[in-house]
Amino acid sequence: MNNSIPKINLQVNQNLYLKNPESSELGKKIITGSIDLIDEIGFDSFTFRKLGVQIQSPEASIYRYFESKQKLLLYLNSWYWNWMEYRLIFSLANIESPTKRLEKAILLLTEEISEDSDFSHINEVKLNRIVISESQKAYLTKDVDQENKIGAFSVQKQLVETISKIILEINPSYKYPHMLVSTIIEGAHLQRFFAEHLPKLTDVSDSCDAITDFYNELIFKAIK
Amino acid sequence: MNNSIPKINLQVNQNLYLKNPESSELGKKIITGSIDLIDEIGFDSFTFRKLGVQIQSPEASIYRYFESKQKLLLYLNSWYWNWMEYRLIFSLANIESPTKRLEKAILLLTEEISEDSDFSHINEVKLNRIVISESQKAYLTKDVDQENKIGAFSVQKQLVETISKIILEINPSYKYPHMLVSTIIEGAHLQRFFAEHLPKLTDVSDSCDAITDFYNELIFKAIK
Amino acid sequence: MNNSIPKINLQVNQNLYLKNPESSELGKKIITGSIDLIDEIGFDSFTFRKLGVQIQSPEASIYRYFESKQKLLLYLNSWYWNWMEYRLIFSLANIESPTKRLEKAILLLTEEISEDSDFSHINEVKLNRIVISESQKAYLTKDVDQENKIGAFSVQKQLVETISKIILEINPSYKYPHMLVSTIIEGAHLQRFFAEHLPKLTDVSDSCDAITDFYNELIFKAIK
Amino acid sequence: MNNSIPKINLQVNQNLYLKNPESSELGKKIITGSIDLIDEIGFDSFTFRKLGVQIQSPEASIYRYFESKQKLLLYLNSWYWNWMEYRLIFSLANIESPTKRLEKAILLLTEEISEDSDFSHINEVKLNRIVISESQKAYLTKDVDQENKIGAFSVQKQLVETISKIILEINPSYKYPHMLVSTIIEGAHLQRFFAEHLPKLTDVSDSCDAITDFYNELIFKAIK
DNA sequence: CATGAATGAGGCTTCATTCAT
DNA sequence: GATGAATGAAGCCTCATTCAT
Repeated sequence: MNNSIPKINLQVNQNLYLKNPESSELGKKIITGSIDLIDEIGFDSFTFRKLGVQIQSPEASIYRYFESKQKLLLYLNSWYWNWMEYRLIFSLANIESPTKRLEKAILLLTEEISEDSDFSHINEVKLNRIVISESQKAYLTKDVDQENKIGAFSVQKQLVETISKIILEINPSYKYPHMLVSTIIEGAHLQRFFAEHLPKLTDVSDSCDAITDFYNELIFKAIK
Repeated sequence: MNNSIPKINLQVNQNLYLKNPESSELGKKIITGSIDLIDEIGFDSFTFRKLGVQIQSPEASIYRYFESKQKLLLYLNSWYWNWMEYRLIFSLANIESPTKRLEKAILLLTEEISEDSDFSHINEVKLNRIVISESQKAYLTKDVDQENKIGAFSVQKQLVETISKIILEINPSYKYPHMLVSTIIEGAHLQRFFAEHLPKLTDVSDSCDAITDFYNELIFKAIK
Repeated sequence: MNNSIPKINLQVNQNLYLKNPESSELGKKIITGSIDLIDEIGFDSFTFRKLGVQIQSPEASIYRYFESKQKLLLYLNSWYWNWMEYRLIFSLANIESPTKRLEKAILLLTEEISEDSDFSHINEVKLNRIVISESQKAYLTKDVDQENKIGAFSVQKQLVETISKIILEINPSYKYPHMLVSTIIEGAHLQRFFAEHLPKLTDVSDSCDAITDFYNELIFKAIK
Repeated sequence: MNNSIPKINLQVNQNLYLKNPESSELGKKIITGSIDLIDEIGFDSFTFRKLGVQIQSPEASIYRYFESKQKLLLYLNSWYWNWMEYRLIFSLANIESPTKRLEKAILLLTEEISEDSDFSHINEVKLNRIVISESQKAYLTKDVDQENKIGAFSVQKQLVETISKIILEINPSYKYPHMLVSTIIEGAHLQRFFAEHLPKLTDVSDSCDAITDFYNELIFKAIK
């Protein structure tokens, strides 16, 4: 934790938890532990019982914080996109040129994640892997409309909106800014997954910035 | 069923089933029933027991055909992409111009699905909804490498390869043909899901071909 | 509340509570809230946690007043029969004729309940429904002998005794006064339940006093 | 089992079980075991897990037969009243006089139960204790209307109807035959419970037939 | 080959209660 | 005296699978 910066707490939608996990030690252990465990065994075989064993607390205590493992996943997902938005705002501060702003945004969305020391109880690298592999399970579900109603996806929507506006600054007549942005966001994640597991579906070589390069080109040509 | 065309059976990777469901009435009932049921209740709450009730056959019988519900999902996924490839080949027959060919391919990948009477026991509209909502669960899993090894995804790979080659015909120096194609394939599905459930992430209006239009523009500009 | 009558507090057996709920605002909220909640969801799914949510107080606070939900039910049951006895005494005041007294008693035990403004924190109509539906659960239990020992049922016993004595005034040689009275008391409750839910087990028509009429006839013929 | 009488199976309403417990050894063990266990520990603390331990079969197997412990209780209750009706029919065979018939019926409903060797896997004495102590929990519940709809109480209704008709034979103008019969049925059970646990609510002495005597007198006077 | 029956393991959730403040 | 936090134990139920016929 850096002394010169005040402590930051990313505010996650209150409908996603019963008791704010940031508000206690146990809460933070739940977050830390669930990130470790989901990354290790996958969301499908993740259970509150196993998490309880991992963090040495009874299952019942976890239920005081989260209604279900789905809600916990939505929380992690929300935290992640909140964090992205927060980094985006920092990254764009004091930059005038819309083109530069868009470039910065694309970089942020497509680059590989590294740890952020501002949030000591969260391992952003693992969380990124979880968001890549599991977060679709959070909305590709029969409950998506219900979850949407309680605001589970409002952060993503806001992020898409923010970047869409930059695109419209560059080309006010471009017809599909939201589709373009959501295509990048989800696509970049998927390409990282393909690169690791299904390389025939991608063109990623050793040069790690192929994904960023691809999307940069794609977007700027699209909106020209 | 059209009399003038011989009955077609799409060959699905044999590692995905224990006994070919096309080979018996019960097998076909399993396929028909599972498509209906997964579309209705979602893959997560889908079980062989419920399927058994639906098709009036005991669970144990279903295990004769499929090792697990995951394998069944992989089978459906594989069948779907097989069917897409089969339709692509038909659609491209006798067309010379690579540009025309690419246009046709994009249309096929992005348009809305309608029923195909050639395969009477499969409801392609429902299957498409399943592939959109659930198929990512088939590979966003800890077992992906194992599944990949047995060829569970070879059809998709082949389809990506086929279309990538068309792109390279148009622009031999384009660096990211596979990424571009897999971005469309997954993106188009996702955009359809967003259009229905999370409209703020997309720009789909009443004009239903916005998705096709968007990807057409995106791709041709990208490879110019 | 009637000004001319001093405020009355029905004394309930002290073994049924840890701290007298009449002695504090929270205590009264517990009584009011539990009557509302048990009437709404039934005693089986009633828990202190749910009651806590309902009255906006933590579970732990309720445990200050009642050892368990069973004891709380015994308390409500006791309060109810106390209230009946209190009303009986009022109703019989200054009436000489034993026959008239018995008639009055039967009416009281079998008529429909309406609210009593003397006890503002208790809804007697709901409480009556609870006593009808749930109070048997208070003694049809493995712990009945234990509960009996601490006096949980002394009020009912006293009421039965009071009315039995009237019967013996009318016919000193009648052999079964207690059985007769307890048969009415429980029977009248049950008949009201049947009238609403299992009408084939009863003969209640629109004329609401069928139950009173039936028991009046039954008793006076029995003791003639 | 008596050789001269063919084996009898009392048919219980099919909506109360998933798989007929009479149809297999395990099913019969479930019935025998549940009667033993409920009699021993009470219905409230009875669980399928404990029953599983008792009969040395896994919980899951019990769920193949009964949806829930409530349904199992309804089954036992239904079986009991079926058995009563069956015994009533035998007991009334070839008896002409309505008065004699009513006397026989009252005896049957109020006397103490002894074992019936025709049904070897059911201990009628224990089952009677259960019906006395627990069966009210089967209908004094929020689900009573639902359960009534599936016919859970049709046997009791039929029994009440049968005996009501005898009463009307004796006195065709008696207004409350159903109330009278259901008052006896439930009352007799309750009096037996009181006699054992709350003697102040009854007048039962050593002469065990006080209950029968009381109800005999009560009924014949009532319908005179 | 198909099926009816059975089951071990574990999922999710709530309960009743205690403890520290 | 009231409360917020935590928890051990257990409830109910379903799953995926095997076995014997």
